[in-house]
Amino acid sequence: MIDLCPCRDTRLRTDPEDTKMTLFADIHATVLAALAAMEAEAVLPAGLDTRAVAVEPPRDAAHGDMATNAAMVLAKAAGMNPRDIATALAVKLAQDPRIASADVAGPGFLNLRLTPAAWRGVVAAILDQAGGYGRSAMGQGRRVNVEYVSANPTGPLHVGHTRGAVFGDALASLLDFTGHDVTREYYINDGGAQVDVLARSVYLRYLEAHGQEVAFADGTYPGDYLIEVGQALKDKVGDKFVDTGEQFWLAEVRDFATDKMMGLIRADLAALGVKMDMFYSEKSLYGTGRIEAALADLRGKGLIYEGVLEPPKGKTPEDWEPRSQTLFRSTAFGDDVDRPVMKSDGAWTYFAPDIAYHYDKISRGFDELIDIFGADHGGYVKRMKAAVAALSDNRVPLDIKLTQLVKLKRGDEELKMSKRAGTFVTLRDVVDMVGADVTRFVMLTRKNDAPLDFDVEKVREQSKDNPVFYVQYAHARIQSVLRKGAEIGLVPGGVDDLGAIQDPAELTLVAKLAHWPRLVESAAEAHEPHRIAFYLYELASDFHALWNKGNADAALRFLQEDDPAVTRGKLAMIRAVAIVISNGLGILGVSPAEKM
RNA sequence: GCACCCGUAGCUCAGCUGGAUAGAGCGCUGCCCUCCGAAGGCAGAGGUCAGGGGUUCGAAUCCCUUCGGGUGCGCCA
Repeated sequence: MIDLCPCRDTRLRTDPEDTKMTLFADIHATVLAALAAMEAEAVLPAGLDTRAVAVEPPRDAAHGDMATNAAMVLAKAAGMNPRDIATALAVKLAQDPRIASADVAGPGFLNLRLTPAAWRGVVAAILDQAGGYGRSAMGQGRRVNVEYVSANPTGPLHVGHTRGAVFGDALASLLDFTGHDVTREYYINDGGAQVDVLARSVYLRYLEAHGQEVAFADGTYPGDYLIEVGQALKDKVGDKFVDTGEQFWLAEVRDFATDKMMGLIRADLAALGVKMDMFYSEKSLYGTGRIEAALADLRGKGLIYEGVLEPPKGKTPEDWEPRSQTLFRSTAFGDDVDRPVMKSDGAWTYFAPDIAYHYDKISRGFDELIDIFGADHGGYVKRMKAAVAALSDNRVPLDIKLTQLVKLKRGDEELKMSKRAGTFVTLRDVVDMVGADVTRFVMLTRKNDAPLDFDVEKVREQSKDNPVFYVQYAHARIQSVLRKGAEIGLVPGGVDDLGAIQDPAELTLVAKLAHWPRLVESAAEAHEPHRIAFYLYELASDFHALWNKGNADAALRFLQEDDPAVTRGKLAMIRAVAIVISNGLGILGVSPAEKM
């Protein structure tokens, strides 16, 4: 049961035309060129390692628009005083028409101020690149597999899965946006005992559908969502399983129920706007020699052996007794103990098919693997990384991101129960309460490894307490102004009109837009999509501040009916803001609002 | 006992992979609409970046250690 989505566009994004220069990258290149020239002129010794040279916005805007640490990182290797290097570099850079001033500061920082014309060039570039602004080729078409959700097919997705789903999906989009060839994948845990439990639970509902009284013992799933599955089973097979033993119905009911549950899960994912490229079945690994093949690979490397594990220190389980098991030597890769791949009764542990699954991913030719797990799988990280390192001979990196718990609240009340699922609040409950857009954005307002409080009251407020609203409101305000401008025949202009952008608040906003491409790259590099959400909030904040200044100073309003040229320039600027918000929300899978 | 994650303003959290005087929101105090939507904005007070060592031009960030919180540790997945 492996299916590929045939509709996906898998072409690589390596067209160099896609790699537009951006302001920070541009200035960075300029700095490197100046350093190379200084080497050629023997101001600096030749052959310096310039990889640590950075061009960044200074933390304090009073220091300038950009700062470079070049002098300080090169000083030691060059055997020179950093301030001397900075001074010489400043002379070179000051010749660049985009650089208004270059000042040495502190221990050897070089602070750069750009000309207003350079900032205006950013606006022109954004309007030109539109949806492509911020898109990067840094991934060079590398094939990345992002595995996420991977919930057991035993019931609907709950809030915890929702966070993993949103995080994984946004990360995948971010990697796609930065030039990676991404596959979104779901691992179906349909090979273990939990699907037998599912089958037995559905069987009870099936008997119920035939009018019998049933009791749900411990270790069965009592959730309401199985009622219709029991009914559907009755519709399909009639009464042929009613008076038969488990050996006659277990396999068929299990397959039937698993299919139904995956249908449910796919629908849940669709409600959230998540679309997987591939669903990979654990069961397909059994009885096909694939687990054996993966373990044979490890055995050939001397990493599989028969042994007896020490009992865990501290609190030994009461029924603990030494048993010989088949073990994987994960300690060779930094794990604390070696891990069993086979239970003492000869059955595979969960780890064994997972090894085979990752072996399969490696053999499909991925250059990089990413797994998104819940925080309760933290103990699993080292052994999985060990297995991938061993299977790929250290060729394929595996990054495992853990998503922390979500505490769902309504004001001070904590929401825990869902009648439908019998246990947790479901993904569907959350999406029904606040909508997919809000759910997605809020799930990304924390780092993945930080716990998240999700207040379903607060996120429906239309105020700045609600970050989703705040960002969408900025976009809607811009669209409103653009519509209003169009009504009176004023539309965003081109590069010739951008002289209207002069006020410090306007230049601050434009500078923020210039940061977008490097923000995207650093977020992708770190596998941290939440940075996009925080950036969008800051951008919205800068925009709202400028908007408000228009209340006090009419010259800062975007529509100047008596001055079409200025209006065209200002409209171009705010359209650029809207483009960046739209691109950012697009990565997060949130739709930008046209009106509110 | 061991491993992993975390500890930043009264509260909830960012901090761009080592940069300059540590930021935002909430809360608190005081302001701003004859308004391109105030569904917003401005200003102020508030910090021993848990404590202690180390690495270097430079540490909230990297290393060691102590304390405190969370998660996990064969025969569940």
